Amino acid sequence: MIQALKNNFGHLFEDALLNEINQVGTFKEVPEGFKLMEIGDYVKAMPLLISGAIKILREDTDGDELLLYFLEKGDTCAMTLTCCVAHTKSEIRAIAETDAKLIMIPIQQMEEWSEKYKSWRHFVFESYHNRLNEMLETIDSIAFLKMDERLLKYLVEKVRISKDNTIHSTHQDIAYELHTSRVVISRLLKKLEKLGKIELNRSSILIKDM
Amino acid sequence: MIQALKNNFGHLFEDALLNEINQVGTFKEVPEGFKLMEIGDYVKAMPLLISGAIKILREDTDGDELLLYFLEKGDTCAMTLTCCVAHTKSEIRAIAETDAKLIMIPIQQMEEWSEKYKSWRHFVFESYHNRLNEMLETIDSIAFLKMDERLLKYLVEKVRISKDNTIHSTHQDIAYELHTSRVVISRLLKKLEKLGKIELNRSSILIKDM
DNA sequence: GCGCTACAGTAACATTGGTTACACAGGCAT
DNA sequence: ATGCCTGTGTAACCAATGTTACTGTAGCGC
Repeated sequence: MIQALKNNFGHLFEDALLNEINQVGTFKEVPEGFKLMEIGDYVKAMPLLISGAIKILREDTDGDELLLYFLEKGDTCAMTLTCCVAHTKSEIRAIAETDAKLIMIPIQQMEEWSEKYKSWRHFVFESYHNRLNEMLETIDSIAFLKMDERLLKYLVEKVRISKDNTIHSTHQDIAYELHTSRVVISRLLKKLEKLGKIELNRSSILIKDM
Repeated sequence: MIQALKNNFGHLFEDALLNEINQVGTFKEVPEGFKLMEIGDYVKAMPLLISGAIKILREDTDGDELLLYFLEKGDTCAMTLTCCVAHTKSEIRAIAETDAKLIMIPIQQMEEWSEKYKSWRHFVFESYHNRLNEMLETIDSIAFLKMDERLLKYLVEKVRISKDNTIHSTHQDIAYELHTSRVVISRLLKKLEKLGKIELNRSSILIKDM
């Protein structure tokens, strides 16, 4: 685990802190689709993402879903941070988008490290910063873009994370994450296919040229 | 200024920190409508809000606006925080919603205080927490509510902040902040008036019963 | 008073997106 | 093969929202 830590966080944390993380953290490996956190959960540990991707979702009272953003290698979940500090319930759901490896840090250490390590404080602030910016991006998309543009942006992001040029989702999956209906997504995807940007197959979408 | 500090932040900060804030902070009083920050500005100081309210707005590349949330007494601007730490440009615009009093803290102190004062760290984390939650609220509204519900929510929030039961805005003003058109707002307001919830006058809306 | 401008009301229409309904195909279990 | 379930394509329709255009009116400066 110490090697994974050094590779992914060595440029951020000094050795003393890396060692402390190594002491108290636990390694965790989860498969694609694994639910890491549910809305309403109390949070007892903070994740450092070593590899893979995690999608963060919001749900309203009627059960309607919306994708907020993805976490990637080197990220942590700022929502978790706030929950840890304030001892409040999670406002979001976290699902492994791909197989993922992470290190879970019990929240007890955080206060101490914030005092002791400047690099830890910077990491935490930086995380908040990134997360706020992701949220702004999300707001921009919902507020200012039409559905076809949102879909395009979604596909680009998704294919970037998957790291091959195929997206293995059904139209229904996509509709959930963009909070619209399957028919709408099928309609718009067909339009994109006619434009030559993608190729549609059963349960998968090949991205040709974006 | 020290008295205003004690009244508004005395329950959060110990005396030593209050004194430091008093030393380096500068008092600022701004009228309604005053632009405190523009998109693209570099930020050199962090505001503590003593009285009044500040609205935080987002704008897209076409100049379309959207209200994100309001800051009130005791709040600080988390966006400013992140900009201070990361030395990046502001992503948002900040306008005084009412006459407001604030204390501006130069960013140099922040790093030092984060190390020295646990209460300061807590305040900063708490601010991020609050701002992330406000952003989630905003996302919920845009993504899950119809325009009539968003308008209602907007009116309730606005009247709460104004602290009398009248909103002094034109339909066009409201349309900007909700990112829709004047005609749509007029239409929906008329419907609310017919339901007996509000009373419309030139450039002002009386909230009767929500 | 007159003229000007900002604000509001409303109709008619266009567009986007959501809904319903149904046909058809791929793939799996039997 | 047969049947079944899931996923996709498509048409027809509806509701919500955005757009254009025109009206009337309040308030202000002169």
